Amino acid sequence: MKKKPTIKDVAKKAGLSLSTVSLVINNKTNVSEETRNKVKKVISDLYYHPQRSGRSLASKLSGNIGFILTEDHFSKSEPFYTRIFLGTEIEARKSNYYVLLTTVGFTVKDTQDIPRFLLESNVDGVIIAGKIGSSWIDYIRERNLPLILVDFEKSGKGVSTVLIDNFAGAKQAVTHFVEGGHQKIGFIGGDLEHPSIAERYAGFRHTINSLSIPLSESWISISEPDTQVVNGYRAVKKIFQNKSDVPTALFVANDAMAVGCIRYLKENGKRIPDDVAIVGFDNVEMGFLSEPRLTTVNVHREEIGSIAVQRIVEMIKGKTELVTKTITPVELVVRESCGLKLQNQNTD
Amino acid sequence: MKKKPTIKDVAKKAGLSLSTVSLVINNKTNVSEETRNKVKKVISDLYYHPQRSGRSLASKLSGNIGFILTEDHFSKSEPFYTRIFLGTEIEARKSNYYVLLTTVGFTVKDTQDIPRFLLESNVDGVIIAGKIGSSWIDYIRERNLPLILVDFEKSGKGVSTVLIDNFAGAKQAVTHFVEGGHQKIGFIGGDLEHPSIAERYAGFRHTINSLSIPLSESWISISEPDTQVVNGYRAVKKIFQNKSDVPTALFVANDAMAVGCIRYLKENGKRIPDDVAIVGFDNVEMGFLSEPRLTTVNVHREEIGSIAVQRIVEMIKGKTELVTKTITPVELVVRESCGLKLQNQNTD
DNA sequence: GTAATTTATCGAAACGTTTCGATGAATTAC
DNA sequence: GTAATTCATCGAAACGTTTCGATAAATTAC
Repeated sequence: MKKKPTIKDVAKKAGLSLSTVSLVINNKTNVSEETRNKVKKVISDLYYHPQRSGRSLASKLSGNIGFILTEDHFSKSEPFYTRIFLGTEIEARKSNYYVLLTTVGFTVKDTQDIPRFLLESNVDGVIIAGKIGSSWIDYIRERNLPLILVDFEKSGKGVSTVLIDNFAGAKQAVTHFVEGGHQKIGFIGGDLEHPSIAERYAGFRHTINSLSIPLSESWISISEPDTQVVNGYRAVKKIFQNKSDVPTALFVANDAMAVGCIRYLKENGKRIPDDVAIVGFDNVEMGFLSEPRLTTVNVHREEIGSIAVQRIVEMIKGKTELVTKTITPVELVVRESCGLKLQNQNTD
Repeated sequence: MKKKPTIKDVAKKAGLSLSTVSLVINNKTNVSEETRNKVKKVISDLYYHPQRSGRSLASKLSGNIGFILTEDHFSKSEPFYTRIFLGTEIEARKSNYYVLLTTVGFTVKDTQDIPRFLLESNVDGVIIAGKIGSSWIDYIRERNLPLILVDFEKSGKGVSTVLIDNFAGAKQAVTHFVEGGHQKIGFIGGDLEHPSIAERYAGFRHTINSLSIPLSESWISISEPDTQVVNGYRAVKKIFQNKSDVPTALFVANDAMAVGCIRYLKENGKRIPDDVAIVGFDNVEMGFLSEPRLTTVNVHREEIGSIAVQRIVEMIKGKTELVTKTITPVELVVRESCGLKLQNQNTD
């Protein structure tokens, strides 16, 4: 079993010093073309590749990015954040980083809970996805680590974020309903403490108002504590059970809940979209498999992960001290559950 | 911004040498209880935690495990392997490892394609999930890295594996159909080169034979090249379109294809399970959302990931040189698509 | 043509840890 | 009571890299 060559072997074979070889490896200036080529030749002859551990130690950079998810978000079967993680993975590879994924409780309680990569100084920056307690934000800030929040915002902390254009998504959904002739449009949400859900709700109300559409509070259900399928089921039940004044269209804060709505309504004899039209949000797989297929607002999850990595790398490299806020666009994906395909065909 | 304490600070404060402190940190023997406690006290007073980079360099162990997936498997929306990855993540944390995820093409072509964590010697062992070219297996073997294959097998290579009991799963599914009175049972598969699919097919044939049930080759479709929803749709079409002799029950090699089958059959006026009963395999989310809900064979994906990590850690620690083969159990999950709930109630 | 500047290369120190061999103290063997 | 063994601790080297300051050579400035 041959030993891995080290930078020393390269230096010796090239007849140069360690430092010069290092300069070449790191693409630094002030190396003559001639030496540069000689070194490169030797490197490729020897199949040399610098070892991470030596590098990290000397450069004080681990080459890793931490990705933190709350246990809550992690264990949900719907892989919304998983998808964002995959996006970070792909982007990180381009910039030669690794992504270390871990989950944490909602707030910092004990040293026990602290991700090992933070304790071991094994990441150069951190991405946090989804709703999380601000104690975590503070903890990471104190350690002077670059930080990006994804699909979550904490005002007043001055943290860079990558967000979803929830407001615009809501607006598109409601506008689509209105253009299709709906005048009684309801909203179903859960966990309003999540800024994304809150914004979808805000976008809904704002659009209804600005279009001067009537709105009854009884068409709205926002008291569910979570956004799972079952919450949608329960929420829509509150609106429809034993009620005569019911909406003809529902904008639901996410696809999981929308699927729950569809289930309840179908079980109770409503036809979708004829009796009740539905639009969800997120464009996750289950919406494509539901019957009828769910009209929804698409969120570019991989891209969000990718942008988060780009931002964090910029911060690590010290290129920017700015607090950035990136809002990723969304678009309506018209399928069957909104019953407005014709409408869609008219559009350009 | 205070600097992180190092082992030196601990040694100084405790009035001991670096080496002694190191012994305590690594729980080595030949340290008096008294010193051990003193060191521990200082460590906790200083909030000291050893840094990965120093450790890796000195110990020649990265503390990382590589997780390799083919791009193919990675990009499939159905998160079968993602789930296994999550299992490895959780288990790795317990043993203080990180999991580095990456994807590769089916075979090694260029140095370009080689995962960076291999080039940089940044993993102590590798887990590969799913079907992969044997050039990868060879490549990793040559580097003397512990290797585990998950849901894939390559005979003759002497590689440790963690597998699914596909044969037993198939047997349970078919037996369940037969006990429910079915005599015309078909099989739908795709990508028979994947050992798991091949075994499900083998289990199917074997069980049909051993129970002396008739079998017509026209009830079988195994020529699809992949196992996505659309392949199920196409495969079942071949069996049913313009045919009079059709099966009353279908064992489908995975849930995605099963959902495709359901879609085709429903579109063509068949009632499920009354006209055609269906059992899938994998127990992924989409099966729970289909209508009717899919009866399927449950695979413990997180657990598979967890076992893989345990095995690889044993190998890294040098506790075992054995080539192990772990077969994880499966069990039938009876829902609506097989139409045999009563039958199920009779069972013990 | 000398001084000042830039360029190319190098040597040595530093990063934080583990580990090996040495050393002296304490214990056991008989 | 001496020799052999075990125990507790230590110092120094080693792991593979980057980086800083030094040095000499080459270039530019005037």
